[in-house]
Amino acid sequence: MASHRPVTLRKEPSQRRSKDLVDIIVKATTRVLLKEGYEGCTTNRVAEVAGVSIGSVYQYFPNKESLVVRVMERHQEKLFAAMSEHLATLQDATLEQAAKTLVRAMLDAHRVEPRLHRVLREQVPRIGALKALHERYSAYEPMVTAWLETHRDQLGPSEPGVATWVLIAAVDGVLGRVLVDRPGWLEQEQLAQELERLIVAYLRGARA
Amino acid sequence: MASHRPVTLRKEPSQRRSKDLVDIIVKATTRVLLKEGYEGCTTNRVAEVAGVSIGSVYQYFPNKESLVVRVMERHQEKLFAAMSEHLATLQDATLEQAAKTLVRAMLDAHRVEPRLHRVLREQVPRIGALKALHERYSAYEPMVTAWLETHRDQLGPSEPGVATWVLIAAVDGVLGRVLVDRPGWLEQEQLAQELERLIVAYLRGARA
Amino acid sequence: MASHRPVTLRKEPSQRRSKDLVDIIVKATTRVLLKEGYEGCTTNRVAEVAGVSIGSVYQYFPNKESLVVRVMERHQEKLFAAMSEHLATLQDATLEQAAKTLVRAMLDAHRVEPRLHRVLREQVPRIGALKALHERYSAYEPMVTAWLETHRDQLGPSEPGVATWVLIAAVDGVLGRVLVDRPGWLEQEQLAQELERLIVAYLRGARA
Amino acid sequence: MASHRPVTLRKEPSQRRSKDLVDIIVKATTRVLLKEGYEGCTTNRVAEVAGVSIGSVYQYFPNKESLVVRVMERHQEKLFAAMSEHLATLQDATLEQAAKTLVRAMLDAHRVEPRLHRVLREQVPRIGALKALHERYSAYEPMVTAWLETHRDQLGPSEPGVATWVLIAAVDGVLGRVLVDRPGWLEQEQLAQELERLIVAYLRGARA
DNA sequence: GATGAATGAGTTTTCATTCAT
DNA sequence: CATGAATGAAAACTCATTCAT
Repeated sequence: MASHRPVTLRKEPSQRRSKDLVDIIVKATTRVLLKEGYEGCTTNRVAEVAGVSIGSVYQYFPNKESLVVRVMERHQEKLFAAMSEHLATLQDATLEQAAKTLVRAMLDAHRVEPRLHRVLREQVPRIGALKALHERYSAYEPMVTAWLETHRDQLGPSEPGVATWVLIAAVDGVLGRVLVDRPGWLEQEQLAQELERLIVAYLRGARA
Repeated sequence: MASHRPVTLRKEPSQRRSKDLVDIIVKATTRVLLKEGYEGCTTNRVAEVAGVSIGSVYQYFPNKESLVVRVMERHQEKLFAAMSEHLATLQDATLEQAAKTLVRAMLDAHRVEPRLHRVLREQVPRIGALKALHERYSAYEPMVTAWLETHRDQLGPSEPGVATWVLIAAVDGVLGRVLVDRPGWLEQEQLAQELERLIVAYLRGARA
Repeated sequence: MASHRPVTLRKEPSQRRSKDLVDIIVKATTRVLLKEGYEGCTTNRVAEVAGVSIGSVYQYFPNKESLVVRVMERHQEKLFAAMSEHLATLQDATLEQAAKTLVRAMLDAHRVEPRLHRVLREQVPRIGALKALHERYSAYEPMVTAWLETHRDQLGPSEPGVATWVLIAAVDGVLGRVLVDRPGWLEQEQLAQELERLIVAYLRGARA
Repeated sequence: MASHRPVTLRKEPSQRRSKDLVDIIVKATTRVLLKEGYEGCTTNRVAEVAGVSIGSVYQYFPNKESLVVRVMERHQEKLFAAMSEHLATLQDATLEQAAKTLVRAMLDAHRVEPRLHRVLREQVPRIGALKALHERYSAYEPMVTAWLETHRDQLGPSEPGVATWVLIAAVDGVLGRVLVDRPGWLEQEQLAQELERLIVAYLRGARA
C-alpha cells in the first residue's frame, strides 16, 4: 500500500552554500503547501518558488515525499522547542499546575503555525509520514510519564504510560479538531480551561 | 486550493440494474481504497476492479471525488446505525452507564471496518470531504447533549454543548490514534475502561 | 482526410409518427447547435433535448454528421424558398432591378436565421458538408445565369456562367463576413446599396 | 459556447534549442492539420509527428488550441509579407493599376499555402480564432483605404472605409470559394481579370 | 419499434524524475 | 555542481455508437 521510498536527504549539505540551498527549498515547499495544498505542491512549483532549478532540488531530495517530510521535521522541531520550554517546569508542579502546563504547551504548539499544522495533518496523506509525525510529536511523552510516576500517589488507577498516551491523544485530538472545525477557539481561554479540567479529572481518576 | 466540484450522483439510478451498478462501483472503490490507498484509487482501476467499463462509472459519478464521498457516506451510515443502537438506551442511564454506552458506541463504530475507517481518516485529504465526515460523524451529538442537559445536576461546570463537543473530539481523537498507532488495542478491555474513566471524570468535573 | 461516411437517413420515415420523430430530432439538433456550438453538439445531448432516447436517434440517423447535414438541408430549403420568391420576378427586370432583386434575395436569405446560418458556416468543419452547402446554396445560380444570357447586350465582357459564379461568391462572401464581423449591418440600407452598386458595376463592366 | 482558454505560449523559448523545438512542433501541427484535418489534429499525433514527447509540447503550449492559433499566426505572417510587397507600390497607382495590385496581392496570399489556407478557413471552427483571423488578415485594410482617400475624385459615391471593407470581403469571399470549389482557378489569368474588373467597376461606381 | 444502460477507444493534460549541457 | 529541457507513464474524463431488454 504505502510503497516505501527513501525520505532522507541524498547527502548532508556540508558547505555553507548548500545548507542555504536546502533551507530555501524547504521554505519554498512550506509556502507552496500553504498556498496550494498538498495536491498543488508539485516539485516543479517548489523549484520555481524557491527560485532554484528543479535539478538542484533533486540534488538533495531524492523525491517529492522527502520534501514534505523535511517540512514536517522542521515544524516538529519548532513545536518541540515551544513545548519544551513549558515542560521544563513540569517536575515540581502540582497536578493542577501540571495540567495547566501541558495544555499551555500543546496549545502553544498548535499556535506556532496553525495553518501549516492543519495542512500537515489533513493534507499529507502518506501513512508513513503520519506515523512519523505522531512519533516525533510524542517525543515529550517521557517527560509527562516521568511526572506521572513521581506523583503516582495523587493519581487514579491508570498506568502512567497508558495515561500519558491517552491524555496526549485526547488533547491532541481535540486540538486537531479545533484546528479544522473551530479555528477561532484556539485563542479562547475557555478551551484551555476545559482541557485542564479534562486532564485533572482524568488523572485524579474517578473510580467507577 | 480546494476546487469545489460536484460530488452528487449525476442521476439517481432508478432501475434495478443501475442500482446494482452503482453498488458494485462503490464496493469496488472501497476495495481499491483499502488495497491501494487514496493515491492508488484511480477511476480506471475502480472500473477494472468493478468489472465495469470506465464509461459506466462516469455515467453516474461525475468525478473521482464523488466516488470516495459515496464510500464515506456508506460508511457513515453503517457507523451511525452501529452507534444508534447503543445510544437509544442512553436516556435513563446513570453517568457511569452513559459513559459506558458512549464508549461502546464509539468503539463499535470504529470496529465496523477499521481498516476502511483508517484509510478514510488518513488518506482522504480533501478538506471539504473531511469536514463533511466530521459533520455526519457528529450527527449523534444532539443525543449526547440531550442526556447531559437532563443530568446537569450531577455534572461539573462545563456547558452541555461544549462538553459534548470536547468529549467526542477527545474520544474520537484517542480512537483515531489507536487505529493508526495501536490497532491491537481496539479489542482490549483496558482501552474501554480508560475512556470511560476519562468521560466520567471529565463530566463529573474536578474543580481545581 | 475527410473520411466519407453516410449522411443520408437510414430509412425514409414513412409513418406519421416517425416523420414527427425525425422532425423533433432535427429541431433539437438545431437548438443545441445554436446554444452550444458544434463542439457541444453531442448526440446524447441532442437526444436529451429532443426528449427522445439516443437509440431512437440512431434509428434514423446513421451518425452524428448526418444530423448536422439534415439541419443544413432544412436551412437550405428555407433559404431557397426565401430567395425563390424574389428571383421569380427576375426575368423581365432591367439591370438595376435585377441587382436589387438579387441583393434583396440574398439578404433575405441571410436574415432567415442569421445565428444558425453563422454557426453552420463557421462551426461546421466538415469539408463534404461545406461543399454540399455550397452546391445547394447555389441552386438558384441557373436563374441568374439565365437572366444574364437574355441580357447579354447590356453587359460587359464577362461570360454569364463565370459572372454568375463570381457575383454570387462575392456577395455571399460579403454577407458571410457581415454575419461574423458586423452583424448589425444586416439591417442597414447602406449595405444593400453598396452591394447593388457592386453588382451593377461589375455586370455593366468597366473596360480598362 | 466558446470557452476562453489561453492561447499564448507558456513561456517564450529563449535558448536556441527551445526555439527550434517550438518551430518543430508548429511545423508538425501544420503537417497534421493538412493531412488529417482539424478533428484529426490531436496533441499526441502532433507530438508523434514532431518526433517529440507530448510533455515537450505542453512545456510551451498550454493546450491544443494554442497550437492551431500559432499555426495561424505563422501563416498570417507569411500572407502579410506576401501582400506587403505588392501593396508597397500602391500609392502612386492609377485605379487600374491599384486594382491589379490588390488582386495580385490577394491571389499571391492565397497561393502561399493554399491547402493550409483552406484548412484554416474551413476547419478551424472556433469563433475567437476566426475573428482573430479576420482581424489580422485585414491588417492591410488601412493601406487600401489610404489609397482610396487620395484618389477620391476618380471614385464613385462609396465611402473609402466602407468601400475597402466591401471590396476586401468580396474578393476574399470569391477567393475563399475558389479555394474550396475551384482550386484550379487560382492559377488562371481569367480569375484575376474578373476580379480586377469587379474592383475597378465598383470603385469607379455605377450610379443606379 | 423504442429505450437507455453500457461500452471503451481515444482525448487532453499533468508532473515526478532524468540527464545532456 | 547547477541547470532546465525533455521525458512519458499515467490520470481523469468524453462521447459516438451498440445492443440487450
